[in-house]
Amino acid sequence: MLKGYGMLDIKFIRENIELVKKAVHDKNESSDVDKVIALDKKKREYQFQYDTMRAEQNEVSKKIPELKKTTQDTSEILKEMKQISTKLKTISTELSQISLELENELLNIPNIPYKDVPVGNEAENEFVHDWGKKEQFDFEPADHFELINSNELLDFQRAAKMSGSGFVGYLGKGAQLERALINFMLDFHIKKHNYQEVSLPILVNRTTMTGTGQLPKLEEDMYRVDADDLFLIPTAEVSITNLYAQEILQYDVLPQKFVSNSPCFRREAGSYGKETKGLQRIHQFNKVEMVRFVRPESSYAVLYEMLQDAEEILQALDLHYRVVKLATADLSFASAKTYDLEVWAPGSKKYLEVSSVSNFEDFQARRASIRYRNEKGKVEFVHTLNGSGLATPRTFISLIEKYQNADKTIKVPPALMPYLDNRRIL
RNA sequence: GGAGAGGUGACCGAGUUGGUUGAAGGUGCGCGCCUGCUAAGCGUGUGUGGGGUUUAUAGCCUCACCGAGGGUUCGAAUCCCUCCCUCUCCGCCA
Repeated sequence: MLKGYGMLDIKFIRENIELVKKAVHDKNESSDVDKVIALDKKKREYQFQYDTMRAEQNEVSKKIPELKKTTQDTSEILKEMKQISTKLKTISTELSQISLELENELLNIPNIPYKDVPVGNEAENEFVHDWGKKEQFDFEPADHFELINSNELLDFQRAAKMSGSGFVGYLGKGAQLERALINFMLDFHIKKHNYQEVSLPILVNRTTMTGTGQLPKLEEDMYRVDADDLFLIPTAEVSITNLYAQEILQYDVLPQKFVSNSPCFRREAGSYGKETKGLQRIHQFNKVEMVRFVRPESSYAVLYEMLQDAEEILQALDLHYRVVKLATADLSFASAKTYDLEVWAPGSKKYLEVSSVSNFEDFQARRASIRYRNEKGKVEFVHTLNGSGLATPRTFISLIEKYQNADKTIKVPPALMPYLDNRRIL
């Protein structure tokens, strides 16, 4: 039989059809809730039939060895059993088919937005707060394209030569600055917030991708290695969250907090024309990611805590930013509530999204079957959360634009000096 | 990639001439008893998921699960096939 774990709890869907439909609508998804309900009903009917018949079969089968011992003729009864067996096989086949169908439909039902998430599209995103302010220059600040060129920090052309457009190479001081940034962020989370650093596979299987909710919806956005049916992760969230997949954790194992730097791969299918030039939207980039496994009752407090963990990085770099609470249609498929961090890029004169901090509640835990024993010893799903802390490329943009001098040289932010030989100028 | 060994419950470990074994035994853990503490001892309990019944996440009935998926059979942890994983040796590459 199929495992049949899934997504949203089927019982919950059964009992909250309208709520689930509203979530689908608000999130602008196209999942078929009615079909799920119908399949669920059908499945239970078949299940009942199967169970009943199987019980009969089990019972008779138990008696057969004894009948044989008492030298009775069993051919008649075996003939009957053969019929049951055949019928059972038919039902079983249909049952697994229905189960599979149900599972597939279920996988397409998104998580339900938390109650305080504004309904609507991007326009309804809610300003939460900001920090610092837009800096004033006594010269006209250059944008990052100019700074990158004059300092020879990156090379898009040569990267394209080996991988096509949308890839970037960091050169010399650019590479050093990126590495400094990554190391700084990792150390910060590890030392200041007690995250445990991990370094995990960036090539993962289909089950893993499904566990965190990237599949089946986003297959088009993923790079796949056909020969082995493995996928390049779009974020370290995938590997880290799946660390505990298919496990039941003891009560005191929770909470757990992990941080990891990893390359992230995104095909960005269908987003041509949307800021596709430069560093803003590329197929491969580095990101420091935080993931937490917590008991359900604490997940919203932890969500806010993680948001602050991410904010503190920007504060330490003295970069002005604002926090936005995402509206339903802007939420990811798996998220119940998400805060975005947008950093100010003074040369480009716009805010850039550098972090997303989300609570998935038990959505991913259900898919990946990550459970724990609560205080009473009962098995429950954990809650998972993650947040970027932070994505490198856009942080890089903001950084060089903010720390530029009139002569286009770049100051090293004080926080990064220890990582750059204590230089003042990059 | 080739050869061999193996994948059983929280853990260790039986079971591989198919049948009442969801699974002996042990450890651990829970509860109770006993002993002035500790140690030991005695009793008892201890998987997950689905379905049905139910006011009920109580109880009861039932089904599934012994790496995964198929097959043979009245009946499979036990037989057959495919795949995955672990270990050892060889080869290959670092």
